[in-house]
Amino acid sequence: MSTISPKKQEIIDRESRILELARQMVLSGGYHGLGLDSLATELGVSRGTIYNHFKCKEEIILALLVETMGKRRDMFQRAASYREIPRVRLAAIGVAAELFVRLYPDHFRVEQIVKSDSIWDKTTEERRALVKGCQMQCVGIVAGIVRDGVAQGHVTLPEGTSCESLVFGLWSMTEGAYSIIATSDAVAELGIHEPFPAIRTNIHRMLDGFGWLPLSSEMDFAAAMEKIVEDVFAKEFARLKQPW
Amino acid sequence: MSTISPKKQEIIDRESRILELARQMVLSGGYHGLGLDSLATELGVSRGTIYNHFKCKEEIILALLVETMGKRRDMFQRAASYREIPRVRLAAIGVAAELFVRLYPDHFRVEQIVKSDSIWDKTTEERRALVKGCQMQCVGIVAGIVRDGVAQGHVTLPEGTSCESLVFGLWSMTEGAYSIIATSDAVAELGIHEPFPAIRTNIHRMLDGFGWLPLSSEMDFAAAMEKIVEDVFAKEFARLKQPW
Amino acid sequence: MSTISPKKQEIIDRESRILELARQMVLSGGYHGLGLDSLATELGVSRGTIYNHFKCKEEIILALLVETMGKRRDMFQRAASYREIPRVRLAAIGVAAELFVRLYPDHFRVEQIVKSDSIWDKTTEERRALVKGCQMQCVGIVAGIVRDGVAQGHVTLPEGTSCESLVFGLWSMTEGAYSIIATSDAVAELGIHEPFPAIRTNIHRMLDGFGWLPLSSEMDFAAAMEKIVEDVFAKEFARLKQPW
Amino acid sequence: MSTISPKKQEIIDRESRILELARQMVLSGGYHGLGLDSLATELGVSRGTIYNHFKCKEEIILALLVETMGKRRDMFQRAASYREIPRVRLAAIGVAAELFVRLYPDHFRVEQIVKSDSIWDKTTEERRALVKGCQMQCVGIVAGIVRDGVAQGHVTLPEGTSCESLVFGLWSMTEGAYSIIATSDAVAELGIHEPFPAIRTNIHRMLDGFGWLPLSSEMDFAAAMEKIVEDVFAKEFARLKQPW
DNA sequence: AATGAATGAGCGTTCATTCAT
DNA sequence: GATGAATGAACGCTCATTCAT
Repeated sequence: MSTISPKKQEIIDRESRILELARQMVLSGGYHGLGLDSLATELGVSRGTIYNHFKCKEEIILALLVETMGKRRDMFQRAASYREIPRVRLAAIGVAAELFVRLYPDHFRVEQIVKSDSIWDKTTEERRALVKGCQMQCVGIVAGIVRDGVAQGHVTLPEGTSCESLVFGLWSMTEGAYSIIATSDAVAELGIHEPFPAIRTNIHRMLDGFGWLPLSSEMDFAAAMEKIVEDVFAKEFARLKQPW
Repeated sequence: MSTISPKKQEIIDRESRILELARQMVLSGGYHGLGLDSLATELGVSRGTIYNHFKCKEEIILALLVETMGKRRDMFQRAASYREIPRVRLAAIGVAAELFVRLYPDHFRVEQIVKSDSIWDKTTEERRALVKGCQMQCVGIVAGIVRDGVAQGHVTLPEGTSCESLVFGLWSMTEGAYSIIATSDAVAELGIHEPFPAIRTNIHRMLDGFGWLPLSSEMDFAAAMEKIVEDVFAKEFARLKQPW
Repeated sequence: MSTISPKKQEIIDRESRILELARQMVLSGGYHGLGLDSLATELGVSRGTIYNHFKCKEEIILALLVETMGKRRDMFQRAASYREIPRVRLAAIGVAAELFVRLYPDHFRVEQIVKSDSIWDKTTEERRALVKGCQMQCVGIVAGIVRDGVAQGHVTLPEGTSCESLVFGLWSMTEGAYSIIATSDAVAELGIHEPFPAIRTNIHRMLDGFGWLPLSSEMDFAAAMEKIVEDVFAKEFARLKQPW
Repeated sequence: MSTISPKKQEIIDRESRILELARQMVLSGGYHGLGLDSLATELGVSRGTIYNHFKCKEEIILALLVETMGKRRDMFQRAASYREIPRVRLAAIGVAAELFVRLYPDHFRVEQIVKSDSIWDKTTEERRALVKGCQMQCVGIVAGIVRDGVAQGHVTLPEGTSCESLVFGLWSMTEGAYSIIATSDAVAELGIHEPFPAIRTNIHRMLDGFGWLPLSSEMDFAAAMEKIVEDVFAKEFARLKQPW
């Protein structure tokens, strides 16, 4: 019988604590903000101990990224497995994406910070592949749904427009929107006090623009999305503080 | 007669050269990548000379940002002053935004890097205001066109959707799309080899989704945009290497 | 059983070594002469190691001052506790002061250098208070003895002359004399080859001038001071190379 | 006929202005406080111009010292030429010394700062000789008076005590006292609000202690000194703000 | 496995001095 | 003689990483 000794457990737990704290530090001070010294101090361990878990600073940062992207991929997968017509399943992905940034804003911010900084040179090809793989899974999931939509005749893409092109549009919109929200308070200054409903609307209008059935005018997507929340992300939703 | 001595000229030129080189350094190594020491060395001047131009590292970075944002604002203003119906003027803004990222990809990348890093703490409130002001001008220009569209009855926004909400959508889409392109090669791996036309399509479909007249199906926006390029951005277009 | 490991001991010792060396550097080159870089090099450690002991250059300099002033205060206290008539106790203080500058000439010099340079701006108020406190303790000790002398009727101060005024005189004389000796070789050039006996004489004459009993003519203070040396500062005296 | 052209005059004046300003800078920030850059800026000239007057920073500092010491020597000479009995002439020197520190506190402070810092290494032997010469003249003047006192039988020095020894005592007392006043506010904290009369008293008491005639008890030195002020330093006294 | 002292390359910045104009 | 841009050594300090204990 293999029980985990308390000692072993502590070590495992510490890894999470390291990442948790590291994320806060990156969040508040960027790449600079992550200091191995203060990280160790605040964790109550010695600098050397950190190096038993990660062989260098960049590894920690990479780990943050992997954690974040895995989390999102999991949510995407759950959303994609929702048994409904393609457009609703796409809405489910939208719900997943939104819940992700709203429940884990730190993850999202840190992801952006890390991506913009160039740690990549110092990392191994395989690591990069792992991260990219995660990203591609997310993209692939969405692409699958779009292809379903096309296959089922719910949408007909114009000449020269691929499924991936539409996926790119969805990705752009969410990435851009959440990024703008996270980076500046420009949205509030624009007078948009509830940006998330606005984002949903914009996405749906784009799909409408492609003629994807049923159109927004034909179906109550707001209601549909609330149902998705209930069916798939009840637990996550419960943790959401602000109004949907 | 006041001619500028060669010496003076060299000094003036150097300021550009500093920024130019600094941008490359930030580009390839983030905030870290900009080292005053190597900057000076590669410029062929001494460290002290740099300080005759900028009083600290942050000033240089800020100057990069100001340069970038001013450049874009200028292009937006030129686009906005295009005498056409709102939807075409919106397309003109799209052309401006696209030309900007394509002609000055380094500017765009550095802008993103700088914004995500937290140099802001070390800068004065007024500097931040200046940068934000630039951003708000861009947003304001677009909002003006949207309002024109509404005023002229070319688009009717649904209950609960403001002009700004739509602006936010356009901004999200472009920001996100260019960001994805710049940050990773995911787009190519998605099989999208001409991302820019794809972006244009996605944007137009969104506007179509809002019912903004004339719809894509009713007008050849591709042709309209090429005309915009000719009329407003001929010079810029000439410098564009890749196909439109 | 808790022994101190050799490693730990080395660290503790190093702190003294740092101060020792730092003092020599300040001595020979003033505030400038103390370079963290050369300090580390000459110590045979790295720059970083210095910073494990002192968090900045000023801290080192302050430590020098505290060390010096504490040393003197201790000697003053031992002198003041000598059980004798006030004038002899005053002589004991004189012995302490003289022994201090003669045994630790570097301490004295560095004290002067540091005080004259304006590091004070960069130090905290509390630090300054600590240093001043040390000084005030020394002054207070002397003032106590003077008050004893007055109380016991050994000296009657003229109208308008306070005990403190006399303390000020004693302090001035020693401070000035040692300072002149330390700063230049003017004393030797004046033909004074044994300045210390001269100082003692001058001080005693001043006390005689105030009519403090017993007068120099009535008592052999030279002999009394030798006794003080024996009784209170035997150990220190043994280390004195030059003749008393 | 050789008039001084306005241009030449400006250059001569500037030298004073440089020293004047340099003194203030040293005063408020020690050796560090003197920055050639800000010196030039505040003077309204270029850095290079400073170098037409002084070949390096140390030269400026040395010039400050020479200026100061010359000023004092002049006052000492005037005091020494006072036609009176030795003890009164000695008092005249005291007046000179006191007026000097009180009228030119900046000179005195800077003198101390400069002396404690080690610029000396970087200066030529001849410069040092010049400064030392000035000092020796001052000492010599006082020694002459003491010798007069001995010669005229007003004071009989004990066996083993030279005239110079007494000069050393006078010098110590004044140097120390003014130094303490200038360096800290310890004097005020001691409760001595009029330190200068206290210093005069202490000096006279020392001379009394040596039995120098007439004793303080036999002559009103306060009155004598006021007469000296009138006769020799009337002009200087007029500029003294605080009470004598 | 944990420690934390030691390292040392690297940082941004200052400033006395030089010298072409 | 005056300028001020250019210089570059030197500064105090940080911090990711190593390694003996």
